[in-house]
Amino acid sequence: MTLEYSQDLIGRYQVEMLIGIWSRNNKPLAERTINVRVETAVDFLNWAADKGLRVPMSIPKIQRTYTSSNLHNSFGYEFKTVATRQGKLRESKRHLGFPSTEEIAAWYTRLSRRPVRGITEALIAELILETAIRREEAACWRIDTLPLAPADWRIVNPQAALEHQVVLVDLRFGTKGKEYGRDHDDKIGPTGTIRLPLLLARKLHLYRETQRAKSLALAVRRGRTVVEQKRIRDETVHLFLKPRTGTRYTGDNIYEFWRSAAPPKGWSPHRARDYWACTLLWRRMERQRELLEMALKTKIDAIVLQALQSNVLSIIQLEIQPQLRHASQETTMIYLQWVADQLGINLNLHERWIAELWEGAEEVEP
DNA sequence: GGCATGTGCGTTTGATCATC
DNA sequence: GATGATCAAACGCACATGCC
Repeated sequence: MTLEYSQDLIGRYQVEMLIGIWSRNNKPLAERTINVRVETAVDFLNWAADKGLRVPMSIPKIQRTYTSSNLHNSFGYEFKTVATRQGKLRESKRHLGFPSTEEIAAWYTRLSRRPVRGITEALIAELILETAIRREEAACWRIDTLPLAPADWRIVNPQAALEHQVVLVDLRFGTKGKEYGRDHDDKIGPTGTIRLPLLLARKLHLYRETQRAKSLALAVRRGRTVVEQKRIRDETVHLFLKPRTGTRYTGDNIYEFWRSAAPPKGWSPHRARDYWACTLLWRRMERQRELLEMALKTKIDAIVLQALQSNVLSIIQLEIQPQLRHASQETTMIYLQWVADQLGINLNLHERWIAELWEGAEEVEP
């Protein structure tokens, strides 16, 4: 028997994954997972055909039309047609939702009040919340990621009020992307520069000189000889050390303490990245929101929506993307979606508005 | 509680191609 | 050439489970 694409891979394997037969808990797998698995099966069968172990398998292609964002025309979108594998599932887009500020604050208080570990772990959480760095990047944060001498800190806006000043910090350990080697068990990834609030930089500096020094002393004491003790001291390059053992935090450790302080539903280190982006967007949008509310009271029109969309996109591109570093366009667009959800309106990405504009355009140009 | 392991996604890069 | 789309590949994150 020779496997065939439409009947076996799509008609059987894919259908069974959609029913839930292939999952651990009998629940249907996500479209994303199913597409990846079918493509892996296709790859394998193509490889077998190349080796002469089976006849070549034909993969039917179909044309699909979608609306892509295009900021260079007056509509902000355009229709495009692509050839795609027949049977490929449409992958559902993520919709963001967050716990309330009060729930997050209560979780943070629980975290910080825990004996012994509270100070260090609340600081790691604060770093993630304030800078939107990834879990792994926090774990790999070195003792000198923030230069040891405050005089060497690169402050972008020294004339601004203290609470608004930010320090530029380069990250290269544990960053996502191409790997350039290893260092103390950490991946050396692409270098990226982030903005760290000055007041938080001072907290990190204080931690470095007080609590970290205490934690490190615990680890050093385990060395039996002076030489061994010196080696432990020299090899400990990470900033955040566990207060009970003096060893570094790993990404898994961060996830573990984050979740062990009874977090609100779905609240995770990675979700904190989205939370950072959305709260910044919401603050920057304050004035635009007032204008929109006035517009909504009368009649919502395409020009107001287009201006709003343009503002959101510029905040995403100028402030959010650089801080999140190399986030793809598609990923950052979930923030545009989030704003639309919060305001209860349809922005560019929503079919209804596109359809309305389309109808409007047709009326003008019959 | 801490750690290891496995499953099920989610995110990013780089190659490639089409269009302006 | 710049831009922006797709896809595959690689790898990070979330979460469950089990062991000590």
